[in-house]
Amino acid sequence: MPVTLKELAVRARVHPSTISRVANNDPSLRIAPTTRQRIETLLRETEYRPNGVARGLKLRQTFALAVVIPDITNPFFAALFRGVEDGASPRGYNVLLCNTDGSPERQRSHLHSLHARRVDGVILASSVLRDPSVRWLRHQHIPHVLVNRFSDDGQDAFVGSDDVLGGLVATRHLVELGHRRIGHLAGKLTVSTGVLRRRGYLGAIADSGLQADAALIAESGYTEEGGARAAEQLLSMPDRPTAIFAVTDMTAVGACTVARRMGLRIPEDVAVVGYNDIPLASRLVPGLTTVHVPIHEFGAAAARLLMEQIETGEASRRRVIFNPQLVVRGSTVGGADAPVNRRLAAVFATE
Amino acid sequence: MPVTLKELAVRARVHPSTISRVANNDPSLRIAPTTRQRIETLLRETEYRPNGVARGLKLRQTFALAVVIPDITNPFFAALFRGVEDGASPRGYNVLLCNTDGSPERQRSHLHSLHARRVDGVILASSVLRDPSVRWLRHQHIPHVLVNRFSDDGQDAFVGSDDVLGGLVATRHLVELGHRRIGHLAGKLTVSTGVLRRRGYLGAIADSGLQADAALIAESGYTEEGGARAAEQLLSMPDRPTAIFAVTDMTAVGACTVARRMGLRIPEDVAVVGYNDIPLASRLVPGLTTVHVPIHEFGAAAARLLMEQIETGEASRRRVIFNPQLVVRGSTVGGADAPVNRRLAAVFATE
DNA sequence: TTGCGTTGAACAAACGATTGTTCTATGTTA
DNA sequence: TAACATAGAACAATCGTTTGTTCAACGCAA
Repeated sequence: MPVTLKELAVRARVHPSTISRVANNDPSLRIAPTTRQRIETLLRETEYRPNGVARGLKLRQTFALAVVIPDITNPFFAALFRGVEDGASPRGYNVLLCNTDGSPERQRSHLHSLHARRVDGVILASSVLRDPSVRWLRHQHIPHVLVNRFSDDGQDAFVGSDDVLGGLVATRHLVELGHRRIGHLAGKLTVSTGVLRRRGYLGAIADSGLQADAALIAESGYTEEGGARAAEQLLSMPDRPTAIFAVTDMTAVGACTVARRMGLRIPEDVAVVGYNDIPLASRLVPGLTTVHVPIHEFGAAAARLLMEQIETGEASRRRVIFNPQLVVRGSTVGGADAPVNRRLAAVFATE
Repeated sequence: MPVTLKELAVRARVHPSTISRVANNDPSLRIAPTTRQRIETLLRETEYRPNGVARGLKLRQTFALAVVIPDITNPFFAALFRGVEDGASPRGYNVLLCNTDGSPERQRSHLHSLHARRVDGVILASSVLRDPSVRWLRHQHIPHVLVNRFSDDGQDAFVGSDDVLGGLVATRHLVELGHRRIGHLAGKLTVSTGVLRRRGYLGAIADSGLQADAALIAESGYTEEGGARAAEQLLSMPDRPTAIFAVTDMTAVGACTVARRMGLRIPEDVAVVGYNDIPLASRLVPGLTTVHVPIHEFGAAAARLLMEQIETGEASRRRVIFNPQLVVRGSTVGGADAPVNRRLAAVFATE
């Protein structure tokens, strides 16, 4: 067992509190230089580290954060997590990871468990609109930041991209390429990204004087399988779309697989645009045209907002919205991969 | 703030210990049925949850595990983490995640921090042979399981695949396809997978009566960039190899990119085999022939071994070794993707 | 009435730290 | 020499549980 204050106190013939004061460099009390020396070498020799659990009990702070996401094997969330850890770790926080697989019940259960553990705060990337879990977080005064998807617009700290704009530029790109029947693999209407990206899609359709057609919108959810299913539905129509905007890259991947299986060429027979620009997107053949968002920055910004709340002790409703940027690749423009849109380096945040 | 035992004790006009006994269903002491009823409804009404930090201090158990890996954005480690969580979460454990980026110093620092936090155990997938951090874990009597890579053969609980066999079947596959100059993108000699997969490669070369050639082995490390660098070196040789066995899928991906950039066709000009069968492998074009290992099972098995140590209170040196299985895809056999090797369903564990 | 066995619950000591308060030697000043 | 600062360190309460021990009250037998 690691050495405790009490044991060190015996060895140094002082009171435990004195050791604690030296270890923490407590300025509120003077320690004789000689005593300080003696204790400091003892601390070094024994490699004393305060017991974090005891410390957490007394200080009411655990220096633990939690990230709650649908699934870490989705590259989007992996990159997001790295952002969080890279932001929080240098400030002394450790990070717990919980996967919900999109189940509200698992999400609820994880949050309760994290609360019992007294994590200092939670970053939640799996919320739905009007999410009871999010309300519970608010009610319990647990510092939290929503990422990517929000709940009860404006009630919580939030990091995400401008999803309406993203849906707009993605769809407009397809319009500009001359497509007239553009399908949408849509997210759920219970999820903010689903609603907003769809709104962007519809906006671009309307802007360009095209006729909106409800049959061109197929709900896919956010998984590869869902994308495949929904794409199959769209591409089986007699007057099938010549282009598809998918609510995420993973659903776009599912769509590409199905298209290929149906003997359709990408982009000649059907063009595809995704959303998020996960690492996989640039490695597909052809490369996936997509809406780039700075995923790692999402995580880092969320960590910042969260630590800010923890340190000030009060909930915030600050929002960090990043500008999405279209990245054009081979899945929409013919031949080999088109040059990557260099403007993506200009991504910036509005706070 | 959440309700505490003491507050409940006041409300129920009993001693805190009585509440605790009811909440924990303590069999060592009788409670009058009427009192029990009264307390139980109070517990339900107030949704009392014991403070995990205080509990951890008293019980000396935190029900927290940690996973320490190089990088969660590597799909291999993401799948591994899911295995761990899926194994540990139903048993009431939460899981912390630490990324080291392969830096021994970051690994050391994370382990110290986790120890101070009194996690119940650590799953480490980033160890090198003769790893000071691993020795430290042993010395501190911190329950731990090594995954994928081991350190100081046989000293720790371990979950992995038979790396020599994996290297052997991968290379033999290339031999059987008629290749005579087979290159190897090798892992470091300081890492067990590097040593063993290389040994398998050399064994297959020797078995088939080919001449081993040190110039055909290029150290790549485990990253995509490293694979690209090493592959470029091999493929620039005057008598370049016609096939390459890469120590991991990610290095194989790097190799493919370079080969394509050099104008070489896969598999006609150069065949490529990877290792691990990450999800990406089957999505590449052409599909990547690789050595399948059950990554999710790695995680679940590691969680099992770890919780076993925690519950019995003693370190174990048990080893769980899974049989690797070759999966043949388009990166080694011509034309379209070959049918997936169905034997991979027969993967099993030897303990 | 005394004594004893039971029952049901209170008591109290941890677990390992942090931190406001108190105490005891010194040293200084009048 | 008495009074009093001051430095330096001990004391003690607290965070919220858990759990071995003690205690009070009651019923019952002698």
